[in-house]
Amino acid sequence: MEKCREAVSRLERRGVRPTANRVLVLEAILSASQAVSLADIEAILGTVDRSSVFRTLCLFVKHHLVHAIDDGSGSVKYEACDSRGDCSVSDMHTHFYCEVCHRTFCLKTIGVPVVDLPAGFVTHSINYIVKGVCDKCSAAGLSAE
Amino acid sequence: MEKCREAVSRLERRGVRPTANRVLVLEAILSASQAVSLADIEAILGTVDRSSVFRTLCLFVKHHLVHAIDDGSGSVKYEACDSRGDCSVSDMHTHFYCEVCHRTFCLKTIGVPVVDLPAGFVTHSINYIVKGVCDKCSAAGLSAE
DNA sequence: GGCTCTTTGCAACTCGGTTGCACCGATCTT
DNA sequence: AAGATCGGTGCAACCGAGTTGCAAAGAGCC
Repeated sequence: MEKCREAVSRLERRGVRPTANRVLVLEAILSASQAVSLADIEAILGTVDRSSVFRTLCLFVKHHLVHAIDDGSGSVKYEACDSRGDCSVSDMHTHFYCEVCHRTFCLKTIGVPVVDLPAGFVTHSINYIVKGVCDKCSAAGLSAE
Repeated sequence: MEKCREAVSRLERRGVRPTANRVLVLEAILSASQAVSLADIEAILGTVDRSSVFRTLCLFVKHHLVHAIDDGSGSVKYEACDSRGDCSVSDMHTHFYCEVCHRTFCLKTIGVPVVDLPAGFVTHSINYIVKGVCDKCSAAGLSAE
């Protein structure tokens, strides 16, 4: 399988042993069209226990294989990092959370804006989430709640 | 009491009946130096039940007395809106979450940056949280775990 | 005073996330 | 190859923030 090879190579590149579960989880994230939650992955895979997925995701985040985005939906979403790069701020992009269909969109062409902070503040990461109504829902004339 | 009058007048201005609990909750938010969580308010007031505080906060958000900010700490924080204005995007400012001391800072002088979205996307609100190490913690030489 | 509607406190519950523990399978040692 | 070791996995229990149903207490109205 194509994706399998890709997943395995990413894992090895980051020094993470490519166990069956890890390959499955990473494949699921890579082939998802949007950022996925822990519960999403659990549902996609079916066979893998939630705690295993959870620990796998923690490991991935620590090793910069994926980054976590908190879109305020109540569940944290995960998304593959660029295969190169270190998940730095410049690697991140804007996310849009639709309050109608409750989906999170990755606007990959739009980087997160950076502001100047007061002296002494050190930036590690930036969470930039725009909330509102997505194109499809607004075209359908839907509005929040 | 000074603050009591201020709280009552804000409530009335928004058409919310100023019950004892509501005045207490709003006072607590107004006099806090940072954004406060549901649990914070519960602890400050002591006597008021969590569910009452929760419902009060929901009401406040709905009536644009306070806005909610999700700083990714696991608990939503609340902050008084400008007494005028409608809690629009331009009313919002940048927040900084310190990963060491776990405090959320309101950088009131720094507005949230706004990006252009693809056609059809409608913005309601923006969550802009910078995470890292605050001035005091970085001065003390501390770093996140 | 009696009635109605709102507000409140209690308790129970949901849900996402997290942890302790025991089992299993792969790896290492001899 | 047999036994010791270690990382990975699944199960079940737990945690904490948020949320809800319900009945009692209170405020406003006739």
